[in-house]
Amino acid sequence: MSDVSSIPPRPGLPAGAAAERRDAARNRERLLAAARELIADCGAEGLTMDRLAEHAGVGKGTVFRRFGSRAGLMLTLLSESEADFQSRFMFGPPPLGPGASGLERLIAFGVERISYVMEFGDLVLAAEHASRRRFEAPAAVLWHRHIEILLREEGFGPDPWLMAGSLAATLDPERLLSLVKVHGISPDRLTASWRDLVTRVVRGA
Amino acid sequence: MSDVSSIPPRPGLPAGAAAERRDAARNRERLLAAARELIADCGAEGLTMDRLAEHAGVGKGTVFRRFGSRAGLMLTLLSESEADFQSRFMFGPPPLGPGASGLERLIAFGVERISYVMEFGDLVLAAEHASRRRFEAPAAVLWHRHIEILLREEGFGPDPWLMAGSLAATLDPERLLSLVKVHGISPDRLTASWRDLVTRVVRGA
DNA sequence: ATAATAAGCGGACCGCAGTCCGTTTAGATG
DNA sequence: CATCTAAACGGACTGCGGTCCGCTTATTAT
Repeated sequence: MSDVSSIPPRPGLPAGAAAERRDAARNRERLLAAARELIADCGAEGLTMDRLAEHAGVGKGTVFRRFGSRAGLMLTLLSESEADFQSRFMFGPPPLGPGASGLERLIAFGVERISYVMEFGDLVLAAEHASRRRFEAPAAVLWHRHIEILLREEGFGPDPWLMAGSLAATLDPERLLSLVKVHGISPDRLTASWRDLVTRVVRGA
Repeated sequence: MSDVSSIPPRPGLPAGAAAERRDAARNRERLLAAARELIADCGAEGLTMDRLAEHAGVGKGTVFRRFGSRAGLMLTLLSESEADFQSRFMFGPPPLGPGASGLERLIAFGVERISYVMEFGDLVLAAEHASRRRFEAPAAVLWHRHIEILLREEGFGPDPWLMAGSLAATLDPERLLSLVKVHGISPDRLTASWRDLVTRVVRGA
């Protein structure tokens, strides 16, 4: 299992970088616990950085020093389940993991992603928001590459990289949540449409 | 030509609603002129509601009374070209307008949309942002329906409405701009990929 | 012309994310 | 133990989008 999605204490530094100070580690745990509490109470939208700082009993500056931004905090909160998802589609059992055909894995990927968004919806949304170029987020880049590889495995023709991006765009959390919450579309119908889409795209080259 | 995309002075009221007061109309023109100036000088991101109010010589409350929100203002600034685009794909000459096959019109739609985003990129982005459910915007609903109709015309099978949404998601301005500006993808390559996608989707049902 | 009234107006105000900088403290060194 | 330094800290501060509410004014009816 790689470290692709880990959010290190001080991102960007090489692996052997100086360890985090005790008080800093303690404050991070405090903040994460407080954040989970607040989200349980008020939902993800109800979590503001000021309230979090107050609730955790630290200064506001500390919150931003730890997580960089609100999106960074949300990303950290998601990192565990995110890493789990990633390891499942990269190393887990078929049809999601290796062992099945490219098409089967593509279908399974969409299905898993949809149910992931259904489960962590508002958190995912909050993690994407603000950070502007959400397409450069490490996780997004990884999915993109994953889809591209599966397309190539199926012998997909002209421009697998762009097509992978188009397919990924189809799974945009904001769209999926709007379909389910505003239009009352069932997740099953979403997965059926995804299956149809990737089948058509892959079929014939 | 319908009124589908018009942004009336006081949206939501029936057609015969009371006319706008003279001073209000004058202020709207002032604000729009000032907004265009500011955007020309500082770009769309550089336009803040406070600066706009000051530059136009009105109170901040007036700005929000006129346009509701920053996104509403951007939408108003776009409404002319937006209406033009809409009338072209609904009533204009083929292959964009009626007269060509569904597939040809789908391809032409994507091509036009891509070049529209290339031209008005940051404005479009600012118009979408904030308003949260960008998928319910009248223009977005119209495109969605348009694509759905073209799919049906091609005899598209199981779930034309959802598939139309997926195809539309592929043309998301934020994605397109990120591809061009961050990754240096040429618009031509984008349109080629769109053509490939819709062709595969339509082909065979 | 005058009065009545609803629309329009301005800018103080709010809550938010994010920054800045003077102060405190963990932990390494001698 | 005393000292030193870089990391961590806190909270005042900024700029933003958006709201509120008491005052002003265009318009219409008399």
